[in-house]
Amino acid sequence: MTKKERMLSVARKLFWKKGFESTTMIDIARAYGCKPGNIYNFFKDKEDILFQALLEEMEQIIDPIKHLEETPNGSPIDQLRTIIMSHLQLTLSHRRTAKLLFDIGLDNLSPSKRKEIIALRDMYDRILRKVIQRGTQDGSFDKLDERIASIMISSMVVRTRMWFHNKKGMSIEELAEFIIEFAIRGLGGNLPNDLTGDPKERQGGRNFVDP
Amino acid sequence: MTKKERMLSVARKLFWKKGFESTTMIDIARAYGCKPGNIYNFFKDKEDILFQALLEEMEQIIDPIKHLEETPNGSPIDQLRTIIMSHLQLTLSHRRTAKLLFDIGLDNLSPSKRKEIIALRDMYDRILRKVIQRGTQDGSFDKLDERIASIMISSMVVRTRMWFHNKKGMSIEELAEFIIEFAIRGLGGNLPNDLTGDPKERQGGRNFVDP
DNA sequence: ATAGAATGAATGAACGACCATTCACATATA
DNA sequence: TATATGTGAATGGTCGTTCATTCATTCTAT
Repeated sequence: MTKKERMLSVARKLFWKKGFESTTMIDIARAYGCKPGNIYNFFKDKEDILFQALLEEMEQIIDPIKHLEETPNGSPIDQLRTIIMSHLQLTLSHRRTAKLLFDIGLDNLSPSKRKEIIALRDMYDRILRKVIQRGTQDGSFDKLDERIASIMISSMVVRTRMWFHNKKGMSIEELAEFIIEFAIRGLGGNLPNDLTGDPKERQGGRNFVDP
Repeated sequence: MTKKERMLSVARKLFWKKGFESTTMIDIARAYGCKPGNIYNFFKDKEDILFQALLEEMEQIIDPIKHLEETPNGSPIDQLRTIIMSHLQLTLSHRRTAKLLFDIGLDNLSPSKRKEIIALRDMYDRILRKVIQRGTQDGSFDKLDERIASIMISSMVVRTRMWFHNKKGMSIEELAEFIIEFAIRGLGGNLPNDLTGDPKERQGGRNFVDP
């Protein structure tokens, strides 16, 4: 890990915890272990740090699901599961951070850099939308507006960062399972377990937390 | 509308648009039409403005659903519809604002004031949770963790502020309808329209945007 | 192999800009 | 007159950034 990468790492944590504006170069320098001036040997300015942090993290989100855009494997439900699981893991993997990745600091970027980040976010949206589309086409889901539906699902995932602590209670995997089931049903799909039919069976049947 | 209320109103808009840190007293003064010093005739300091703005808006969210905690009317599904509808209307009613109400600026409050705001947010959560609970008890919804489910639903609503523009395309009412249906199905409930039964009927039946 | 040049990493001090807040004073209003 | 509302200037603090300089490491030419 290079010095620049270590700087980026501590800066990113501070951005998520305190926000971009509230994080000072002194904060970053102290967290890294140097004086503020030194940071400028590695980054052009403060905005540059934010940009590279956002870029890095967006790529981490997209990499594991990139293949789902053109060459998917598994059923649409499996694809949806992959997206939610991977995004959730990443969202909750950085401890003690509270701010929202998708939103933070985009205002603080110059228009051209903002475009670059938003393009990645759009790619995420596009992939998710496409997966839902496949599901509506093969009958896994009801026909509905994939644009809105995809936003609903990512909203649930993205926002976990605000409230989730897995110290006690739910694990990340259990939470992921909950969101996946909620999403599948929200999309009008049947869960893999109750393909057998009678809808009355489903009522009162499953219990996510207290089986 | 008193002068103080007008000040609060313009400050709130600026906070939502640019964030608390990035909004300067000069910004507020200019938007209101006075010099920065004058603001201190009405508010103790900048934090005080944020606090009162948050307080006001949280109360607006809670007021229309307060009665649902102890003395609900209508079915759990109707109660859920009321919460989503009212919260969504309020979330999207202030134009050209982008930041999230539930999240913004809480860090910038002193611990005691933060507690006061969070207490209101908890009240919202509690009401929503209770409504879901009633639904799981009377069979409208599947049995599931109401804590998590309520967070999922409010996540979808709160986050609309980030992306929704009703200039073209969907209206607020259509969006509300989508979220309500998505939520009801996510909770394992049947939509009022297809109580009649065969689940295969539902597949490919409804279409929210292109009926 | 070694002197010397180039480069990378870090420091401390200083700058200019901006910001929240205060205060003495002015104007308006009742 | 008394109170509410508004102004302009000043203050102290913080922040991002620059810069001259230092120290250590690496590269290069002899």
